[in-house]
Amino acid sequence: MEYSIGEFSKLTNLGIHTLRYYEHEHLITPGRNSSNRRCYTDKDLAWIDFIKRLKNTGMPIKEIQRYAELRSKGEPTLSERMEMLISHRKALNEQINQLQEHMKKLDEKIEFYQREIESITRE
Amino acid sequence: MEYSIGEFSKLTNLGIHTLRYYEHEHLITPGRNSSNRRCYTDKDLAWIDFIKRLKNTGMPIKEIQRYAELRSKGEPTLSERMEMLISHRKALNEQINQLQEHMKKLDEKIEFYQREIESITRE
DNA sequence: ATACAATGTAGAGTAAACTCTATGTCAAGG
DNA sequence: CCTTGACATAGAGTTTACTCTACATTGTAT
Repeated sequence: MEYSIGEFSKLTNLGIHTLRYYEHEHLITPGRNSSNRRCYTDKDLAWIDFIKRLKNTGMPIKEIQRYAELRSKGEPTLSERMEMLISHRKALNEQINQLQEHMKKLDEKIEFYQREIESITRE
Repeated sequence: MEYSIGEFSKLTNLGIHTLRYYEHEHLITPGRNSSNRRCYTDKDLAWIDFIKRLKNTGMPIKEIQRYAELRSKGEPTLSERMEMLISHRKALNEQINQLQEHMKKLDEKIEFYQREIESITRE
């Protein structure tokens, strides 16, 4: 299947402007039809989903750019890409642990508030 | 104990400029000495630590501002502050779950890469 | 043929959260 | 006394990631 930028925008939940911006930043390079309109494929869809995953886990555009560049060079860059993912995985793991620590402290604070409020309403 | 902005900057790992910016945004309001220099206390230190926690868990400055405003009004705002924290807790929980989902997918991708590389080097 | 909606490009504008610069004050050491 | 270093304010500049505007083309329905 092929999609116009409007269709692709709906499929990905990314604005048309954002899609053009991503192309400008070389994250994605859809084909063009005879009248120069962008033609996105299902492969592009899978790729955008992956980009979104990287973004949602805190990878900056610059780094995704680097990954996309390696990807466009194909097989010879497989191991380098894997290293990027492994290092990102590590960062993500640390991020999750930190957040869980924060969650714990937040829970303590909430409990503290609960006691405070109880002791005040009891007056 | 009281601290100058320089000392406080080292204690908190926040730049002097950042501390002044936070003050400008009403996140923190240290006292001043006779010559108008900022005097941070241990209470300010605990408060900044909490601000950092909120920030690290994705709360925007505007919302921390709101929390700080309630905090400055004291006891009557306790329950409203607690509600903010509870709602933030919920968002944080969702964030962590999402990240764990992303982590899973990332692991799958890494495994895929490993297989690819193995099958190529075996040639 | 014509209107209009979707698309194209180039470049300007925005929002968040800092970060830095210019300029001035002040207390303490040489 | 004078310089120096930390601090003060006001406001400009930076970075990231969009988001929007202006204007030109093109495909489709009337």
